[in-house]
Amino acid sequence: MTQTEQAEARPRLGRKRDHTRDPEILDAALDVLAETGYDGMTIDLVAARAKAGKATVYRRWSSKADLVLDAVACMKGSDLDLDSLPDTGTLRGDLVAMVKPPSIRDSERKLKVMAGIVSMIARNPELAAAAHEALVEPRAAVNRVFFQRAIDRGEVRADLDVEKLCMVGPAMVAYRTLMLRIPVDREFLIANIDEIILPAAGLRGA
Amino acid sequence: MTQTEQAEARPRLGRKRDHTRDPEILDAALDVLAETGYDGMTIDLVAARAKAGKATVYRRWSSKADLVLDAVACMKGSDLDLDSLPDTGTLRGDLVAMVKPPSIRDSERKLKVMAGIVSMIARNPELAAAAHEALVEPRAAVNRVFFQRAIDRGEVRADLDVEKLCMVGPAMVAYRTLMLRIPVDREFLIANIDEIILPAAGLRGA
DNA sequence: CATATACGAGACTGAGCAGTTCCGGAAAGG
DNA sequence: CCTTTCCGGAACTGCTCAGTCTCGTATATG
Repeated sequence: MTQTEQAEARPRLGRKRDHTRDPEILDAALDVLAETGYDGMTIDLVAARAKAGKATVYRRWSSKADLVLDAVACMKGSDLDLDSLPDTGTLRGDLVAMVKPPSIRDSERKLKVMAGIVSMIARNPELAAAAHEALVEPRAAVNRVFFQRAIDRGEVRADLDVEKLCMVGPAMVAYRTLMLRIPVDREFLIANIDEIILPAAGLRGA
Repeated sequence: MTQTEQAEARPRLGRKRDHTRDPEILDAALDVLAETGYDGMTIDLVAARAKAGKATVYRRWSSKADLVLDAVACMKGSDLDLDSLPDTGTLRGDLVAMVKPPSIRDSERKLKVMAGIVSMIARNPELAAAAHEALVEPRAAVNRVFFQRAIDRGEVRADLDVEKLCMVGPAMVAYRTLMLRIPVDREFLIANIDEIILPAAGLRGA
C-alpha cells in the first residue's frame, strides 16, 4: 500500500513498465538489507544485485526509505497460511512440526532483516508497524493457534497467559540470533520447546 | 583495553590531559548511540553533548568505531556486584528483588544501546564481543546465581536447563522492547516471572 | 514510422560526515 | 618567560551516497 496502487485506468503511451522487476528489486533490497543493515545498504548495491538501473528503482519507489518500507511490508505474504497449519493432536506435536529447515531459514532471514532495521524502528513508526505486521505478528499468530487448540482440547489450563507464551519461542530465537550470535538449529528449538515452553505451559514439568 | 593504556612512564611536556573528560565523553557517546543508532551518531553530536571539541575526542580515540567500542566496553562496570546480590531464600523472591526502577532503567538504556549497534555486530566481532561482555552476559550471570542457589537448596530440580532459563527473562524483555516497542514495566516483569519463568522451572505450575 | 515511455548503464550534483588542522587561551614544565 | 601540550570551537578536506539526469536501446500506442 505504499506505491503500487493507482496503476489502473491509465491510458499511457509508450513502453509499459515491466512489473516482473518489482519483486526482484524488493528481494534484492531485502538481501542487501539483511547483509549490510539499513545504513550500509545503498541503492546502487540493490540495483546491481537486481541487475537493474538506479533509475528503474527510483521510478517505482520515491526514496530509499520508501523502498525499504515496501520491501519489509511485502515479506508478510511469505508466511504459512493460518488455516493450513499442522494439526497433530498435541501441543508438543504442533510446535515440533514447525521445526523444519524451510521454517528455520525463513525465520533466519526475517531476523537478519529485523537486525538491519532495529535502530531505525525507534524513530520511524511506519516502518515499525510494517516490521511488526510482517516479521513479528505472523509468528506469534501461529503459536496462538497452537495454544488455543491445546486449551480447547483441555490439554493445558485455560487461564494460561497465552500472549506471553506465544512470545517465548520467538523471543528466545531472536535473543540467541541477535544478542548471542549463535545460529539456531533444530536441537536448540526442540530443547527450547521441551525445557522451556512446555513446562511453562504446565506440561512435562510434573 | 582499547586506548586508555600506555599512559604511564611518559615524561611528557606541557599541559596534562584532563582525564575527567574521558568518562563524560564516553557517556555522551552512549547517549547519542542510544538515541540515534551507530550510523546516526556523529562525532560532532557527541562532542557537543559532552561540551568538548572534536579534536578532544580524536585525541583519545582514533576513530568513531574505536570510541563506540570503548563506550560499550565501559558499560560493563555499571553492573551489580555478583557477591552482593539479594538473597531472599526463594527463587521468586530473588527474581522479584531485581525488579526495581534503577534496574529497569539500567536495562532499558542497555537495550537502546544494543539496538543501536545490532546491525553492526554481525560484521564486527570485536564490537560483538564487547557488547556480549557488557550488555548480555552480566544479566545472565545474575540469573545463573539465583538458579544455582535454588538448585542447591533443593527448591527446583537439579537437571534444569539453567543456561536457557537464564535467557528467558532477558530474551522476553529484549523482544518486548526491540520488536514489540512496548515499554517494560514492573507489572510485565512480575507477570513474566510468575507466568513463564517459575512455571518453566517447575514451580507454581502444579 | 513518429512519439512516448520503459529499460540498463553510468555520469553528475549536493549534502552530510569522518577525520584533520588551525585558532586563541589555559596549564604544565624547564 | 618560553616551550609544549592541552582545551573548546570552528574551518577545511575528501569521500560516500541519495537522488537526478542523460545516453543508447527496446517496446508500446496511434
